[in-house]
Amino acid sequence: MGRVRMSDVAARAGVSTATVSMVLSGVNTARISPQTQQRVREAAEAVGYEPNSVARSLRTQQTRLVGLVSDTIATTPFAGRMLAGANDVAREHGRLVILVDTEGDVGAERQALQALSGQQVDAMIYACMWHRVVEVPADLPEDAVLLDCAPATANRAAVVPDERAGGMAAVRELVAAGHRRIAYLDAEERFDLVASRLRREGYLQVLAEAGIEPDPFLHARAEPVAGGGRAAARRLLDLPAGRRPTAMFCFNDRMAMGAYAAAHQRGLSVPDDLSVVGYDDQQLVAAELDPPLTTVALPHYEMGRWAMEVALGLREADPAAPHLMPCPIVRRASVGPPPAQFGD
Amino acid sequence: MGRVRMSDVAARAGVSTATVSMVLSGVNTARISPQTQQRVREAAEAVGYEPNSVARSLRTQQTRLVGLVSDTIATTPFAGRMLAGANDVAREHGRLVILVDTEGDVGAERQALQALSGQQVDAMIYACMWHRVVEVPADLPEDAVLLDCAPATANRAAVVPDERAGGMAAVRELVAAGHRRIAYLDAEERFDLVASRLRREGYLQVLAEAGIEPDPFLHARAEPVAGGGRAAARRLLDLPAGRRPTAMFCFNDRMAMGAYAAAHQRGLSVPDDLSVVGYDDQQLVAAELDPPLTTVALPHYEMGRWAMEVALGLREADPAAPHLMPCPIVRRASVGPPPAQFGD
DNA sequence: TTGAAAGCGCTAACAG
DNA sequence: CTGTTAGCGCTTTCAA
Repeated sequence: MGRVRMSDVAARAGVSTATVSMVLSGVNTARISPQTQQRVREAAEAVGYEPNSVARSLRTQQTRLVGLVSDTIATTPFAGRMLAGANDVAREHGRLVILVDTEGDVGAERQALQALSGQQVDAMIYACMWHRVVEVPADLPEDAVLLDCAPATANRAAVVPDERAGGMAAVRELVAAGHRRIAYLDAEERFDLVASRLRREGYLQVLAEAGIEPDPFLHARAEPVAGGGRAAARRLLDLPAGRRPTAMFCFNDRMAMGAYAAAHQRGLSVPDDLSVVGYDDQQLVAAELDPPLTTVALPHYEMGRWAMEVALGLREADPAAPHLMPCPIVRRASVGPPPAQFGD
Repeated sequence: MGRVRMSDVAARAGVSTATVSMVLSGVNTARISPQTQQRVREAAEAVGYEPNSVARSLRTQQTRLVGLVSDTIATTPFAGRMLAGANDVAREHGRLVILVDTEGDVGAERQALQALSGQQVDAMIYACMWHRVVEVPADLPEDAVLLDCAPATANRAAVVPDERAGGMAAVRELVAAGHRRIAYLDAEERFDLVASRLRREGYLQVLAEAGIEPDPFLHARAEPVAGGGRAAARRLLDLPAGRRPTAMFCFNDRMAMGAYAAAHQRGLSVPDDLSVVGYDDQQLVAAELDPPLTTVALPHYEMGRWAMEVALGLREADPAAPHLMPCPIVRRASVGPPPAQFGD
C-alpha cells in the first residue's frame, strides 16, 4: 500500500518533513508561506502520497477508530439500521468503525474487547440486537456507550427505544378511530421481553386516559411470531359478539401478520371489520401486507446515531438513566373506524 | 487504554524488552530459558499488560485489519449473513474487520478506500447488497475480493450465488411433484437484475429437460414485491382452466407472498390448488407464511466466509470468473402434487 | 541465553 | 517562516 512516505514528499518539495506534516494536516498553516504550501501540495500530489494512519496514530495516541461490539447485530433484520446510523455519524466525523460480532459468546466477547482496546480504539459502543437489560462486561471501558440495551447495574450512557410511549401512540391511534374494545396481542411472559411489559404499560395507560376499563380477556399472549399471532387472534375473534375486539394492537408486525391471516380466515376484512396496529415497522412485512400495516417504528437508525454521537463526545449523555428514543407511528391502511354495530 | 507498556513488564521481570517481546509473541521461544519465560509471563499478568497493536503494526507492517466496504450492506436484511460469514472467519484467524458503508455514493467510496488503505489494512473486500455486476473502483487494491458482485471488466476474485442452478432446483422441485404448467413470476426487465435472467435460464432448462414446452403466457413479469407478485399471480389465475398454471416459481419470496394472497382471494389453497416456490429464503417471510414457503436460499453466509477466506489467502480463487456459490433449496410446505383434474 | 540499538512513519516542541 | 530533534511502543537484527 502506502509505498511513498512523507520524507519523499519533503525531498521533492525541498523542505523538511515537519513542514510537510504541517501543511498536509492543516496545522499551523498560517505560519507557512503560501508558495511553500503550494510546493508541498504539488509534491504530495505528484508522488501520490497517502498518509500512514498507523504511524500517525502511534504518534498522536489517537486512532480515529471506534469499536462496535454486538451480540448478533449483523444477523437481525433491524440491526442494519443501527449500524447505518452509527456508521453515518462516524463517517461524517472522519472515523472508521471496527465491527465485532460476538454471537453472544462470552469468551468471544472478552477477546473482542481486548483486541479493540489493543487496537487503541478511541471509543466503543456495545450493541444488542434487541432491547434488553445486560450485565455489562467487566472489561468494557467506562466510557463505552450501550446501544439498544440498558445496563443492569453500572451507570453507563445508554439508549433504548421508548417502548412505553410507542405503545401509547399505537393505542391512541385506535382510540382516535373510535375503538373501545382494543385487544393487546402480547408476547408470552417466558420470553421475558422488556418491550412486552413497556408496551403493555402504554396500552393500559391510554385505555385509562380514554376511560376504557381494560378487559383481561382482551390481553392475549402467544409466541411473538406470525403463527402465535394467528392463534391468539383466532381466539379473540371467537369471543361472543359483544366481547369481541374491534381492534388489535400487536406486540410486533409478525403477530400482526398472523392477525391478518386469522381475520381473513373468518372472512373479516382489515380494516373494515378489524383494525390492526403492529410494532417494529419491519420492512418486508409491514409495508408488504395487504392492506399495508399501520405500525410503530423502532428508531434503530436514530439510536445508532445517538450512540455514536455520545461515543465521539459530540453529545452529552446522562449516565444515570438510558436515553429514551421516540418510536414514531407509521400510518398506513390497517386502521379504520369500528364496524357500524359497534359504533357509538 | 493501554497504560502499561512493554518496558514496564521488562522492568518488573528484570529483563529487556526484547526478551519480553519474544516470549509474549512466542517467537524464538526455544532460545529463552523456561524460568525467564515464566517470570516474564507473571510480570505481564501482574501489571496487566496488553500489547499495543498500533505500535506493533507500525513495526511489522501488518495490521491484521481487513476492510470491508459495501454499498449498503448494512441496510438490507440479507446483508447481515454476509457480514456474519466474513466476520466469523476473520475472528477465527485473529483479524478485525473495519466496515464501511458508502451508501452507493461514489465520493464516499473513494474516501473510504483511501481511509482504509491509509489504515494499512491487510486485505479488502468489496461487497454489494444484491447480486450485480460492478465497475470496479480504480483505487480498489488489486487483491481485493468482490462479494456478491461480479467485475464488469477487470479480473478479480469474486463470489456470487449460482442463481441458474438455484432456478433449476426450484423448478425441479415442482416438476418432481408432477407439475407441467409451471409459471415463472419474474421481475420486470427495467430492474435489470442479473438474478432475474439467470433464474429464468434455470427455469427454461429444467422445462426443456422435462420435455415441457415453455408457455410464454406463463412467464409473467412484475415489480419484485408482494404487490407485484399478487397482481401477476391474479392474471395467471385468471387464465382459462386448461392454460392456468398449477405451480408458480417466484423470483423472490415477496412475490411468493403476493402469490399466496392472490390464491387466497380466489379461494385457492396452497399447496392443494397451487404450488409455490420462492427465492431468497428471507427470514420473517418464507418461514412465517402459511403454509411455510418452499424456497431457494441465497448463500450469503457462505459467500461471506468464502470472500474472507480468499482475502486472507486461506483459499485460492480463480480471477478469471466469479466463484458460483450453490443456492440450496429449502423444503417447507408450499409444494404438493397438482390438483386431480390436472394429474397425468 | 539475553541485551543494545536501530528504526517503522509520523507529529510537535523547540530552535533558529 | 522553516528545520532539527526526540520520541509514540513495539520488533528484530546483531553482538555479547
